[in-house]
Amino acid sequence: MKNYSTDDYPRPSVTADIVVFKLRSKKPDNFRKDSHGVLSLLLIRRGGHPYKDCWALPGGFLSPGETIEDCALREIREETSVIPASLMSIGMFSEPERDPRGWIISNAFVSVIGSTEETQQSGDDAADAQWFDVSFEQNDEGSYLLRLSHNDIVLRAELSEEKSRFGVSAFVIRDSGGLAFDHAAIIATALTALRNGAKDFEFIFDFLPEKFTLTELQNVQEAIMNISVLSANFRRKVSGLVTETDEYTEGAGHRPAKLYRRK
Amino acid sequence: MKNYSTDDYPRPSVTADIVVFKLRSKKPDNFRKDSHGVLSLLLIRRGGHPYKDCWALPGGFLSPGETIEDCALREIREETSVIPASLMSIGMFSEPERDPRGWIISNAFVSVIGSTEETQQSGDDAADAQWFDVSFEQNDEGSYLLRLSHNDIVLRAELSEEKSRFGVSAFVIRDSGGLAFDHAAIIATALTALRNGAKDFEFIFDFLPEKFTLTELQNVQEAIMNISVLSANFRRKVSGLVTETDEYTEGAGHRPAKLYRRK
DNA sequence: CAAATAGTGTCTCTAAGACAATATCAC
DNA sequence: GTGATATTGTCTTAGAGACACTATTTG
Repeated sequence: MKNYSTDDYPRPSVTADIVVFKLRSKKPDNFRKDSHGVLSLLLIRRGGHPYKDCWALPGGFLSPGETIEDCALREIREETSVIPASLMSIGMFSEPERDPRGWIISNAFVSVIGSTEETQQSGDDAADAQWFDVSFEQNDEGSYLLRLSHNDIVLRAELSEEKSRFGVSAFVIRDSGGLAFDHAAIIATALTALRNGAKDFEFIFDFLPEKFTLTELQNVQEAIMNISVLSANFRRKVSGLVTETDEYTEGAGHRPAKLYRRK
Repeated sequence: MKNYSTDDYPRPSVTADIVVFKLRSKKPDNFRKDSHGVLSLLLIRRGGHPYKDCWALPGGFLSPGETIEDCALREIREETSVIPASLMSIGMFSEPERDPRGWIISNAFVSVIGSTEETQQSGDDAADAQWFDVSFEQNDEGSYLLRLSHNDIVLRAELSEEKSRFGVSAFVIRDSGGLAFDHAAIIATALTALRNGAKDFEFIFDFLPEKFTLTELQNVQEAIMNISVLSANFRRKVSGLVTETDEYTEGAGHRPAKLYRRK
Protein backbone atom coordinates (compact mmCIF):
# COMPACT_ATOMS: atom_id res chain seq x y z
CA MET A 1 0.00 0.00 0.00
CA LYS A 2 3.06 2.20 0.35
CA ASN A 3 3.76 3.02 -3.25
CA TYR A 4 0.58 2.00 -4.86
CA SER A 5 -0.48 2.62 -8.41
CA THR A 6 -3.83 1.32 -9.54
CA ASP A 7 -2.13 -0.16 -12.57
CA ASP A 8 -0.09 -2.58 -10.48
CA TYR A 9 -2.95 -4.81 -9.45
CA PRO A 10 -5.63 -6.64 -11.42
CA ARG A 11 -9.07 -5.16 -10.86
CA PRO A 12 -12.47 -6.84 -10.76
CA SER A 13 -15.56 -5.53 -12.47
CA VAL A 14 -18.08 -4.30 -9.93
CA THR A 15 -21.84 -4.43 -10.27
CA ALA A 16 -24.88 -3.58 -8.20
CA ASP A 17 -27.76 -6.03 -8.16
CA ILE A 18 -31.06 -4.97 -6.66
CA VAL A 19 -33.87 -7.02 -5.21
CA VAL A 20 -36.83 -4.71 -5.81
CA PHE A 21 -39.91 -5.61 -3.81
CA LYS A 22 -43.46 -4.39 -4.11
CA LEU A 23 -46.86 -5.70 -3.14
CA ARG A 24 -49.11 -7.02 -5.85
CA SER A 25 -52.70 -6.53 -4.84
CA LYS A 26 -54.76 -9.69 -4.85
CA LYS A 27 -58.34 -9.21 -5.91
CA PRO A 28 -60.91 -10.44 -3.40
CA ASP A 29 -63.47 -13.02 -4.43
CA ASN A 30 -66.26 -11.24 -2.59
CA PHE A 31 -67.24 -7.62 -3.19
CA ARG A 32 -67.27 -6.92 0.55
CA LYS A 33 -63.77 -8.20 1.16
CA ASP A 34 -60.74 -5.94 0.96
CA SER A 35 -57.84 -6.69 -1.32
CA HIS A 36 -54.73 -8.14 0.26
CA GLY A 37 -51.14 -7.87 -0.83
CA VAL A 38 -48.75 -10.47 -2.15
CA LEU A 39 -45.03 -9.87 -1.87
CA SER A 40 -43.43 -9.81 -5.28
CA LEU A 41 -40.06 -8.97 -6.76
CA LEU A 42 -38.76 -7.87 -10.12
CA LEU A 43 -36.87 -10.24 -12.39
CA ILE A 44 -35.52 -9.73 -15.87
CA ARG A 45 -35.23 -12.33 -18.54
CA ARG A 46 -31.72 -12.38 -19.87
CA GLY A 47 -31.42 -11.83 -23.60
CA GLY A 48 -27.74 -12.76 -23.92
CA HIS A 49 -25.21 -15.25 -22.75
CA PRO A 50 -24.43 -16.47 -20.18
CA TYR A 51 -27.67 -17.77 -18.67
CA LYS A 52 -29.52 -16.79 -21.83
CA ASP A 53 -33.30 -16.85 -21.26
CA CYS A 54 -32.84 -17.33 -17.52
CA TRP A 55 -34.39 -14.92 -15.04
CA ALA A 56 -32.04 -12.58 -13.21
CA LEU A 57 -32.07 -9.62 -10.87
CA PRO A 58 -31.88 -6.14 -12.34
CA GLY A 59 -28.42 -4.68 -12.00
CA GLY A 60 -25.48 -3.32 -13.83
CA PHE A 61 -21.94 -2.12 -13.79
CA LEU A 62 -20.56 0.59 -11.58
CA SER A 63 -19.48 3.59 -13.60
CA PRO A 64 -16.70 6.03 -12.77
CA GLY A 65 -17.92 9.05 -10.80
CA GLU A 66 -20.87 7.36 -9.12
CA THR A 67 -21.25 5.61 -5.80
CA ILE A 68 -22.51 2.06 -5.68
CA GLU A 69 -25.81 3.41 -4.32
CA ASP A 70 -26.09 5.77 -7.30
CA CYS A 71 -25.52 2.81 -9.53
CA ALA A 72 -28.25 0.78 -7.84
CA LEU A 73 -30.73 3.66 -8.07
CA ARG A 74 -29.91 4.23 -11.70
CA GLU A 75 -30.58 0.59 -12.50
CA ILE A 76 -33.89 0.57 -10.65
CA ARG A 77 -34.98 3.72 -12.44
CA GLU A 78 -34.10 2.20 -15.77
CA GLU A 79 -36.18 -0.87 -15.05
CA THR A 80 -39.16 0.58 -13.22
CA SER A 81 -38.99 4.33 -13.96
CA VAL A 82 -39.57 4.85 -10.23
CA ILE A 83 -37.31 6.29 -7.54
CA PRO A 84 -37.73 3.91 -4.62
CA ALA A 85 -38.25 4.93 -1.01
CA SER A 86 -35.79 2.41 0.40
CA LEU A 87 -32.37 1.21 -0.54
CA MET A 88 -30.33 -0.95 1.76
CA SER A 89 -27.11 -2.79 1.09
CA ILE A 90 -27.19 -6.45 2.02
CA GLY A 91 -23.58 -7.23 1.27
CA MET A 92 -21.00 -8.05 -1.31
CA PHE A 93 -21.12 -11.25 -3.30
CA SER A 94 -17.60 -11.99 -4.41
CA GLU A 95 -17.13 -15.72 -4.96
CA PRO A 96 -14.53 -15.90 -7.73
CA GLU A 97 -16.60 -18.36 -9.78
CA ARG A 98 -19.94 -16.62 -9.42
CA ASP A 99 -19.91 -15.19 -12.94
CA PRO A 100 -18.70 -17.22 -15.95
CA ARG A 101 -17.80 -14.03 -17.81
CA GLY A 102 -14.89 -13.40 -15.49
CA TRP A 103 -14.04 -11.64 -12.27
CA ILE A 104 -17.22 -9.76 -11.46
CA ILE A 105 -18.24 -9.00 -7.91
CA SER A 106 -21.57 -7.54 -6.91
CA ASN A 107 -22.94 -5.41 -4.15
CA ALA A 108 -26.54 -6.47 -3.53
CA PHE A 109 -29.32 -4.17 -2.38
CA VAL A 110 -32.86 -4.43 -1.14
CA SER A 111 -35.29 -1.85 -2.39
CA VAL A 112 -39.00 -1.30 -1.95
CA ILE A 113 -41.43 0.59 -4.13
CA GLY A 114 -45.00 1.53 -3.34
CA SER A 115 -47.97 -0.37 -4.69
CA THR A 116 -49.42 2.62 -6.48
CA GLU A 117 -46.23 3.68 -8.20
CA GLU A 118 -45.97 3.42 -11.94
CA THR A 119 -43.89 0.40 -12.79
CA GLN A 120 -43.47 0.63 -16.48
CA GLN A 121 -41.08 -1.97 -17.71
CA SER A 122 -38.55 -0.69 -20.13
CA GLY A 123 -34.86 -1.22 -20.60
CA ASP A 124 -32.39 -1.67 -23.37
CA ASP A 125 -30.70 -4.70 -22.02
CA ALA A 126 -33.78 -6.49 -20.77
CA ALA A 127 -35.65 -8.75 -23.09
CA ASP A 128 -38.43 -8.90 -20.54
CA ALA A 129 -39.11 -7.72 -16.99
CA GLN A 130 -41.80 -9.18 -14.77
CA TRP A 131 -42.98 -9.19 -11.19
CA PHE A 132 -42.81 -12.59 -9.49
CA ASP A 133 -44.82 -13.57 -6.42
CA VAL A 134 -42.59 -14.70 -3.59
CA SER A 135 -42.76 -17.60 -1.20
CA PHE A 136 -39.81 -18.39 1.05
CA GLU A 137 -39.99 -21.06 3.71
CA GLN A 138 -37.84 -23.40 5.68
CA ASN A 139 -38.72 -27.06 5.27
CA ASP A 140 -38.40 -29.87 7.80
CA GLU A 141 -34.81 -30.72 6.92
CA GLY A 142 -33.79 -27.14 7.64
CA SER A 143 -33.16 -26.06 4.08
CA TYR A 144 -34.97 -23.14 2.51
CA LEU A 145 -37.32 -23.24 -0.40
CA LEU A 146 -37.66 -20.16 -2.55
CA ARG A 147 -40.59 -20.15 -4.93
CA LEU A 148 -41.09 -17.40 -7.48
CA SER A 149 -44.09 -17.40 -9.76
CA HIS A 150 -45.45 -15.26 -12.53
CA ASN A 151 -48.55 -16.67 -14.21
CA ASP A 152 -47.45 -20.09 -15.44
CA ILE A 153 -43.74 -19.46 -14.91
CA VAL A 154 -42.57 -21.01 -11.65
CA LEU A 155 -38.99 -20.97 -10.38
CA ARG A 156 -38.10 -23.17 -7.43
CA ALA A 157 -34.73 -22.72 -5.78
CA GLU A 158 -33.41 -24.61 -2.81
CA LEU A 159 -30.84 -23.20 -0.43
CA SER A 160 -29.19 -24.07 2.83
CA GLU A 161 -27.96 -21.69 5.44
CA GLU A 162 -24.28 -21.90 6.17
CA LYS A 163 -23.22 -20.51 9.50
CA SER A 164 -19.58 -19.75 9.02
CA ARG A 165 -17.45 -19.55 12.11
CA PHE A 166 -17.58 -15.77 11.92
CA GLY A 167 -21.17 -15.21 12.86
CA VAL A 168 -22.00 -14.33 9.28
CA SER A 169 -24.58 -16.69 7.92
CA ALA A 170 -24.71 -17.05 4.17
CA PHE A 171 -26.99 -18.99 1.88
CA VAL A 172 -25.58 -21.76 -0.27
CA ILE A 173 -27.43 -22.66 -3.44
CA ARG A 174 -28.43 -26.33 -3.68
CA ASP A 175 -30.62 -25.81 -6.73
CA SER A 176 -30.76 -22.49 -8.50
CA GLY A 177 -34.22 -23.23 -9.88
CA GLY A 178 -33.28 -21.62 -13.15
CA LEU A 179 -32.18 -18.29 -11.69
CA ALA A 180 -29.04 -16.80 -13.18
CA PHE A 181 -25.68 -16.57 -11.41
CA ASP A 182 -25.90 -16.67 -7.60
CA HIS A 183 -29.09 -14.65 -7.65
CA ALA A 184 -31.05 -17.24 -5.69
CA ALA A 185 -28.69 -16.67 -2.77
CA ILE A 186 -28.95 -12.91 -3.13
CA ILE A 187 -32.73 -13.10 -3.08
CA ALA A 188 -32.69 -15.31 0.02
CA THR A 189 -30.41 -12.85 1.77
CA ALA A 190 -32.66 -9.99 0.72
CA LEU A 191 -35.78 -11.70 2.02
CA THR A 192 -34.11 -12.35 5.35
CA ALA A 193 -33.12 -8.69 5.58
CA LEU A 194 -36.60 -7.54 4.57
CA ARG A 195 -38.24 -9.72 7.19
CA ASN A 196 -35.86 -8.52 9.87
CA GLY A 197 -36.71 -4.96 8.94
CA ALA A 198 -40.43 -5.61 8.89
CA LYS A 199 -40.27 -6.90 12.46
CA ASP A 200 -39.72 -3.42 13.80
CA PHE A 201 -41.77 -1.69 11.09
CA GLU A 202 -38.74 -0.52 9.13
CA PHE A 203 -39.79 -1.00 5.53
CA ILE A 204 -43.49 -1.52 5.76
CA PHE A 205 -44.43 2.11 5.10
CA ASP A 206 -42.51 2.15 1.85
CA PHE A 207 -44.91 -0.31 0.30
CA LEU A 208 -47.85 2.06 0.71
CA PRO A 209 -48.91 5.45 -0.61
CA GLU A 210 -48.69 8.51 1.62
CA LYS A 211 -52.08 7.92 3.21
CA PHE A 212 -53.13 4.47 4.25
CA THR A 213 -55.33 2.60 6.68
CA LEU A 214 -53.91 0.66 9.59
CA THR A 215 -55.33 -2.55 8.15
CA GLU A 216 -53.43 -1.96 4.92
CA LEU A 217 -50.29 -1.45 6.95
CA GLN A 218 -50.93 -4.66 8.82
CA ASN A 219 -51.45 -6.52 5.57
CA VAL A 220 -48.03 -5.37 4.41
CA GLN A 221 -46.32 -6.76 7.48
CA GLU A 222 -48.22 -10.01 7.27
CA ALA A 223 -47.41 -10.47 3.59
CA ILE A 224 -43.71 -9.89 4.19
CA MET A 225 -43.31 -12.00 7.28
CA ASN A 226 -45.84 -14.64 6.34
CA ILE A 227 -47.54 -14.45 9.73
CA SER A 228 -50.82 -13.16 11.04
CA VAL A 229 -51.23 -10.95 14.07
CA LEU A 230 -54.25 -9.69 15.98
CA SER A 231 -55.29 -6.30 14.72
CA ALA A 232 -55.82 -4.85 18.21
CA ASN A 233 -52.20 -5.55 19.13
CA PHE A 234 -50.85 -4.38 15.80
CA ARG A 235 -52.65 -1.07 16.17
CA ARG A 236 -51.23 -0.52 19.61
CA LYS A 237 -47.70 -1.18 18.43
CA VAL A 238 -47.74 1.13 15.43
CA SER A 239 -49.76 3.86 17.11
CA GLY A 240 -46.59 5.77 17.93
CA LEU A 241 -45.35 5.69 14.34
CA VAL A 242 -48.36 7.19 12.55
CA THR A 243 -50.49 10.32 12.67
CA GLU A 244 -54.19 10.51 11.99
CA THR A 245 -55.67 12.45 9.13
CA ASP A 246 -59.33 13.48 9.07
CA GLU A 247 -59.99 11.47 5.93
CA TYR A 248 -61.70 8.13 5.62
CA THR A 249 -61.99 5.40 3.04
CA GLU A 250 -65.22 5.30 1.07
CA GLY A 251 -67.31 2.89 -0.86
CA ALA A 252 -66.18 -0.40 0.65
CA GLY A 253 -68.97 -2.65 1.78
CA HIS A 254 -68.25 -2.01 5.43
CA ARG A 255 -67.34 0.58 8.04
CA PRO A 256 -64.97 3.21 6.62
CA ALA A 257 -61.42 3.36 7.96
CA LYS A 258 -59.48 6.40 9.02
CA LEU A 259 -56.46 7.24 6.88
CA TYR A 260 -53.09 7.66 8.55
CA ARG A 261 -49.76 9.15 7.59
CA ARG A 262 -46.30 8.04 8.60
CA LYS A 263 -44.98 10.11 11.49
CA MET B 1 -25.30 -6.65 -20.07
CA LYS B 2 -26.23 -8.55 -23.20
CA ASN B 3 -22.87 -8.91 -24.84
CA TYR B 4 -20.58 -8.05 -22.05
CA SER B 5 -16.87 -8.29 -22.04
CA THR B 6 -14.97 -7.19 -18.97
CA ASP B 7 -12.67 -5.17 -21.19
CA ASP B 8 -15.46 -2.87 -22.30
CA TYR B 9 -15.91 -1.06 -19.00
CA PRO B 10 -13.48 0.74 -16.72
CA ARG B 11 -12.97 -1.09 -13.43
CA PRO B 12 -12.31 0.24 -9.95
CA SER B 13 -9.73 -1.14 -7.59
CA VAL B 14 -11.39 -2.89 -4.67
CA THR B 15 -10.08 -3.06 -1.13
CA ALA B 16 -11.20 -4.45 2.20
CA ASP B 17 -10.68 -2.28 5.28
CA ILE B 18 -11.18 -3.80 8.70
CA VAL B 19 -12.01 -2.21 12.01
CA VAL B 20 -10.44 -4.70 14.41
CA PHE B 21 -11.63 -4.33 17.99
CA LYS B 22 -10.32 -5.83 21.18
CA LEU B 23 -10.46 -4.96 24.86
CA ARG B 24 -7.41 -3.53 26.49
CA SER B 25 -7.37 -4.47 30.14
CA LYS B 26 -7.14 -1.55 32.49
CA LYS B 27 -5.12 -2.22 35.61
CA PRO B 28 -6.97 -1.57 38.85
CA ASP B 29 -5.55 0.84 41.40
CA ASN B 30 -6.39 -1.46 44.29
CA PHE B 31 -5.22 -5.06 44.57
CA ARG B 32 -8.76 -6.15 45.52
CA LYS B 33 -10.41 -4.61 42.48
CA ASP B 34 -10.79 -6.50 39.23
CA SER B 35 -9.42 -5.21 35.96
CA HIS B 36 -11.88 -3.68 33.57
CA GLY B 37 -11.76 -3.49 29.81
CA VAL B 38 -11.35 -0.54 27.48
CA LEU B 39 -12.54 -0.82 23.90
CA SER B 40 -9.68 -0.33 21.50
CA LEU B 41 -9.06 -0.68 17.79
CA LEU B 42 -6.08 -1.25 15.56
CA LEU B 43 -4.61 1.54 13.45
CA ILE B 44 -1.57 1.56 11.23
CA ARG B 45 0.68 4.49 10.61
CA ARG B 46 1.03 5.03 6.90
CA GLY B 47 4.56 4.96 5.59
CA GLY B 48 3.84 6.26 2.10
CA HIS B 49 1.79 8.81 0.26
CA PRO B 50 -0.96 9.79 0.30
CA TYR B 51 -1.69 10.58 3.95
CA LYS B 52 1.93 9.82 4.83
CA ASP B 53 2.36 9.44 8.60
CA CYS B 54 -1.39 9.53 9.16
CA TRP B 55 -3.13 6.71 10.97
CA ALA B 56 -5.30 4.39 8.90
CA LEU B 57 -7.29 1.19 9.16
CA PRO B 58 -5.61 -2.06 8.20
CA GLY B 59 -6.71 -3.24 4.80
CA GLY B 60 -5.60 -4.09 1.34
CA PHE B 61 -6.46 -4.94 -2.21
CA LEU B 62 -8.71 -7.75 -3.30
CA SER B 63 -6.78 -10.39 -5.22
CA PRO B 64 -8.09 -12.66 -7.97
CA GLY B 65 -9.36 -15.97 -6.65
CA GLU B 66 -10.37 -14.79 -3.19
CA THR B 67 -13.63 -13.47 -1.78
CA ILE B 68 -13.73 -10.10 -0.11
CA GLU B 69 -14.04 -11.89 3.24
CA ASP B 70 -10.91 -13.91 2.47
CA CYS B 71 -9.17 -10.65 1.72
CA ALA B 72 -10.27 -9.10 5.02
CA LEU B 73 -9.14 -12.15 6.99
CA ARG B 74 -5.81 -12.21 5.22
CA GLU B 75 -5.17 -8.58 6.11
CA ILE B 76 -6.10 -9.09 9.75
CA ARG B 77 -3.82 -12.07 9.97
CA GLU B 78 -0.98 -10.10 8.44
CA GLU B 79 -1.40 -7.34 11.00
CA THR B 80 -2.24 -9.28 14.15
CA SER B 81 -1.25 -12.89 13.36
CA VAL B 82 -4.63 -13.89 14.77
CA ILE B 83 -7.67 -15.44 13.12
CA PRO B 84 -10.58 -13.49 14.54
CA ALA B 85 -13.82 -14.98 15.80
CA SER B 86 -16.04 -12.40 14.12
CA LEU B 87 -16.14 -10.78 10.74
CA MET B 88 -19.09 -8.71 9.64
CA SER B 89 -19.45 -6.53 6.59
CA ILE B 90 -20.65 -3.02 7.34
CA GLY B 91 -20.96 -1.83 3.78
CA MET B 92 -19.24 -0.48 0.74
CA PHE B 93 -17.58 2.91 0.75
CA SER B 94 -17.54 4.09 -2.82
CA GLU B 95 -17.46 7.90 -2.97
CA PRO B 96 -15.50 8.61 -6.14
CA GLU B 97 -13.21 11.12 -4.41
CA ARG B 98 -12.50 9.06 -1.30
CA ASP B 99 -9.00 8.07 -2.38
CA PRO B 100 -6.64 10.54 -4.06
CA ARG B 101 -4.80 7.69 -5.78
CA GLY B 102 -7.73 7.04 -8.06
CA TRP B 103 -10.89 5.02 -8.27
CA ILE B 104 -10.66 2.77 -5.25
CA ILE B 105 -13.72 1.49 -3.44
CA SER B 106 -13.67 -0.37 -0.17
CA ASN B 107 -15.75 -2.98 1.59
CA ALA B 108 -15.50 -2.28 5.32
CA PHE B 109 -15.67 -4.95 7.99
CA VAL B 110 -15.94 -5.17 11.75
CA SER B 111 -13.88 -7.80 13.46
CA VAL B 112 -13.28 -8.73 17.07
CA ILE B 113 -10.39 -10.57 18.63
CA GLY B 114 -10.15 -11.92 22.15
CA SER B 115 -8.23 -10.18 24.89
CA THR B 116 -5.91 -13.08 25.44
CA GLU B 117 -4.98 -13.61 21.81
CA GLU B 118 -1.47 -12.88 20.68
CA THR B 119 -1.46 -9.60 18.84
CA GLN B 120 2.01 -9.33 17.50
CA GLN B 121 2.32 -6.41 15.18
CA SER B 122 4.13 -7.13 12.01
CA GLY B 123 3.56 -6.21 8.41
CA ASP B 124 5.55 -5.22 5.39
CA ASP B 125 3.53 -2.22 4.46
CA ALA B 126 2.95 -0.87 7.96
CA ALA B 127 5.46 1.49 9.42
CA ASP B 128 3.75 1.04 12.75
CA ALA B 129 0.62 -0.62 14.16
CA GLN B 130 -0.93 0.31 17.47
CA TRP B 131 -4.07 -0.21 19.52
CA PHE B 132 -6.06 2.96 20.18
CA ASP B 133 -8.55 3.38 23.00
CA VAL B 134 -11.96 4.38 21.68
CA SER B 135 -14.47 6.96 22.82
CA PHE B 136 -17.47 7.74 20.63
CA GLU B 137 -20.21 10.06 21.80
CA GLN B 138 -22.90 12.33 20.52
CA ASN B 139 -22.61 15.92 21.69
CA ASP B 140 -25.38 18.44 22.37
CA GLU B 141 -25.55 19.71 18.79
CA GLY B 142 -26.18 16.18 17.57
CA SER B 143 -22.83 15.59 15.92
CA TYR B 144 -20.58 12.72 16.92
CA LEU B 145 -17.17 12.95 18.47
CA LEU B 146 -14.74 10.10 17.87
CA ARG B 147 -11.68 10.12 20.10
CA LEU B 148 -8.87 7.64 19.60
CA SER B 149 -5.89 7.64 21.92
CA HIS B 150 -2.67 5.71 22.28
CA ASN B 151 -0.39 7.03 25.01
CA ASP B 152 0.19 10.65 24.05
CA ILE B 153 -1.22 10.30 20.54
CA VAL B 154 -4.80 11.56 20.41
CA LEU B 155 -6.95 11.69 17.28
CA ARG B 156 -10.22 13.62 17.45
CA ALA B 157 -12.65 13.30 14.56
CA GLU B 158 -16.02 14.94 14.26
CA LEU B 159 -18.87 13.49 12.22
CA SER B 160 -22.51 14.12 11.56
CA GLU B 161 -25.12 11.57 10.75
CA GLU B 162 -26.82 12.02 7.43
CA LYS B 163 -30.17 10.38 7.09
CA SER B 164 -30.61 10.01 3.38
CA ARG B 165 -34.12 9.64 2.07
CA PHE B 166 -33.58 5.91 1.69
CA GLY B 167 -33.47 4.94 5.32
CA VAL B 168 -29.74 4.41 5.11
CA SER B 169 -27.96 6.66 7.53
CA ALA B 170 -24.36 7.44 6.76
CA PHE B 171 -21.72 9.41 8.60
CA VAL B 172 -20.28 12.54 7.04
CA ILE B 173 -16.82 13.62 8.13
CA ARG B 174 -16.66 17.20 9.48
CA ASP B 175 -13.11 16.83 10.75
CA SER B 176 -11.07 13.74 10.04
CA GLY B 177 -8.89 14.31 13.11
CA GLY B 178 -5.85 13.19 11.18
CA LEU B 179 -7.24 9.84 10.09
CA ALA B 180 -6.50 8.84 6.52
CA PHE B 181 -9.07 8.70 3.71
CA ASP B 182 -12.69 8.35 4.90
CA HIS B 183 -11.61 6.04 7.71
CA ALA B 184 -13.21 8.20 10.40
CA ALA B 185 -16.60 7.51 8.79
CA ILE B 186 -15.83 3.81 8.49
CA ILE B 187 -14.91 3.64 12.17
CA ALA B 188 -18.09 5.48 13.17
CA THR B 189 -20.15 3.04 11.12
CA ALA B 190 -18.29 0.13 12.68
CA LEU B 191 -18.88 1.38 16.21
CA THR B 192 -22.57 1.79 15.52
CA ALA B 193 -22.73 -1.77 14.19
CA LEU B 194 -20.74 -3.10 17.14
CA ARG B 195 -23.04 -1.38 19.64
CA ASN B 196 -26.11 -2.67 17.88
CA GLY B 197 -24.68 -6.16 18.04
CA ALA B 198 -23.72 -5.84 21.69
CA LYS B 199 -27.30 -4.95 22.56
CA ASP B 200 -28.42 -8.50 21.96
CA PHE B 201 -25.14 -10.08 23.03
CA GLU B 202 -23.94 -10.75 19.49
CA PHE B 203 -20.25 -9.97 19.64
CA ILE B 204 -19.54 -9.81 23.32
CA PHE B 205 -18.36 -13.40 23.62
CA ASP B 206 -15.71 -12.91 20.96
CA PHE B 207 -13.82 -10.51 23.17
CA LEU B 208 -13.24 -13.18 25.81
CA PRO B 209 -11.42 -16.48 26.08
CA GLU B 210 -13.37 -19.73 26.05
CA LYS B 211 -14.06 -19.66 29.77
CA PHE B 212 -15.06 -16.46 31.47
CA THR B 213 -17.00 -15.10 34.42
CA LEU B 214 -20.30 -13.36 34.02
CA THR B 215 -18.82 -10.17 35.40
CA GLU B 216 -16.17 -10.21 32.70
CA LEU B 217 -18.91 -10.64 30.14
CA GLN B 218 -20.80 -7.74 31.62
CA ASN B 219 -17.69 -5.58 31.52
CA VAL B 220 -17.38 -6.27 27.80
CA GLN B 221 -20.89 -5.08 27.11
CA GLU B 222 -20.48 -2.02 29.28
CA ALA B 223 -17.20 -1.08 27.62
CA ILE B 224 -18.69 -1.36 24.15
CA MET B 225 -21.96 0.40 24.80
CA ASN B 226 -20.62 2.90 27.31
CA ILE B 227 -23.39 2.17 29.78
CA SER B 228 -23.67 0.44 33.10
CA VAL B 229 -26.29 -2.13 34.00
CA LEU B 230 -27.20 -3.86 37.21
CA SER B 231 -25.44 -7.18 37.46
CA ALA B 232 -28.51 -9.05 38.70
CA ASN B 233 -30.42 -8.10 35.56
CA PHE B 234 -27.49 -8.76 33.26
CA ARG B 235 -27.09 -12.25 34.67
CA ARG B 236 -30.72 -13.04 34.12
CA LYS B 237 -30.59 -11.92 30.50
CA VAL B 238 -27.51 -13.88 29.49
CA SER B 239 -28.38 -16.96 31.53
CA GLY B 240 -29.83 -18.65 28.45
CA LEU B 241 -26.71 -18.06 26.38
CA VAL B 242 -24.09 -19.61 28.62
CA THR B 243 -23.37 -22.93 30.33
CA GLU B 244 -21.74 -23.40 33.69
CA THR B 245 -18.44 -25.14 34.15
CA ASP B 246 -17.35 -26.50 37.51
CA GLU B 247 -14.31 -24.23 37.62
CA TYR B 248 -13.86 -21.05 39.59
CA THR B 249 -11.54 -18.08 39.54
CA GLU B 250 -8.79 -18.08 42.13
CA GLY B 251 -6.59 -15.68 43.95
CA ALA B 252 -8.62 -12.49 43.68
CA GLY B 253 -9.17 -10.66 46.93
CA HIS B 254 -12.82 -11.67 47.06
CA ARG B 255 -15.32 -14.41 46.52
CA PRO B 256 -14.37 -16.61 43.56
CA ALA B 257 -16.58 -16.54 40.47
CA LYS B 258 -17.85 -19.48 38.50
CA LEU B 259 -16.50 -19.82 34.98
CA TYR B 260 -18.93 -20.11 32.10
CA ARG B 261 -18.77 -21.15 28.49
CA ARG B 262 -20.73 -19.83 25.53
CA LYS B 263 -23.68 -22.07 24.75
C1' DC C 1 -80.70 -7.44 8.68
C1' DA C 2 -76.25 -9.68 7.11
C1' DA C 3 -71.56 -9.46 5.92
C1' DA C 4 -67.51 -7.55 6.51
C1' DT C 5 -64.16 -4.50 8.40
C1' DA C 6 -63.03 -0.67 12.06
C1' DG C 7 -61.88 0.23 16.43
C1' DT C 8 -61.69 -0.12 21.86
C1' DG C 9 -61.13 -2.29 26.37
C1' DT C 10 -59.09 -5.49 29.38
C1' DC C 11 -56.92 -9.70 31.16
C1' DT C 12 -52.74 -12.42 31.65
C1' DC C 13 -48.00 -13.38 31.30
C1' DT C 14 -43.33 -12.24 30.57
C1' DA C 15 -39.34 -9.50 30.63
C1' DA C 16 -36.84 -5.51 32.17
C1' DG C 17 -35.22 -2.45 35.61
C1' DA C 18 -34.50 -1.22 40.48
C1' DC C 19 -33.18 -2.59 44.79
C1' DA C 20 -32.22 -5.47 48.80
C1' DA C 21 -30.01 -9.19 50.93
C1' DT C 22 -26.83 -12.91 51.53
C1' DA C 23 -22.33 -15.58 50.36
C1' DT C 24 -17.43 -16.15 50.04
C1' DC C 25 -12.77 -15.33 49.55
C1' DA C 26 -7.74 -12.89 50.59
C1' DC C 27 -5.64 -10.35 53.60
C1' DG D 1 -13.22 -8.50 60.71
C1' DT D 2 -12.85 -5.62 56.29
C1' DG D 3 -13.16 -4.80 51.55
C1' DA D 4 -14.30 -6.36 47.50
C1' DT D 5 -16.97 -9.17 44.22
C1' DA D 6 -20.47 -13.18 43.55
C1' DT D 7 -25.01 -14.65 43.54
C1' DT D 8 -29.96 -14.91 44.53
C1' DG D 9 -34.55 -13.05 45.43
C1' DT D 10 -38.36 -9.90 44.94
C1' DC D 11 -41.05 -5.75 43.82
C1' DT D 12 -42.82 -2.80 40.30
C1' DT D 13 -43.81 -1.52 35.72
C1' DA D 14 -44.10 -1.75 30.56
C1' DG D 15 -45.23 -4.35 26.74
C1' DA D 16 -46.84 -8.40 24.07
C1' DG D 17 -50.36 -11.56 23.00
C1' DA D 18 -55.15 -13.29 23.46
C1' DC D 19 -59.84 -12.37 23.49
C1' DA D 20 -64.25 -10.11 23.89
C1' DC D 21 -66.97 -6.56 22.64
C1' DT D 22 -68.93 -2.43 20.20
C1' DA D 23 -69.35 0.60 15.86
C1' DT D 24 -70.32 1.60 11.08
C1' DT D 25 -71.07 1.07 6.38
C1' DT D 26 -73.27 -1.14 1.81
C1' DG D 27 -76.31 -4.06 -0.37
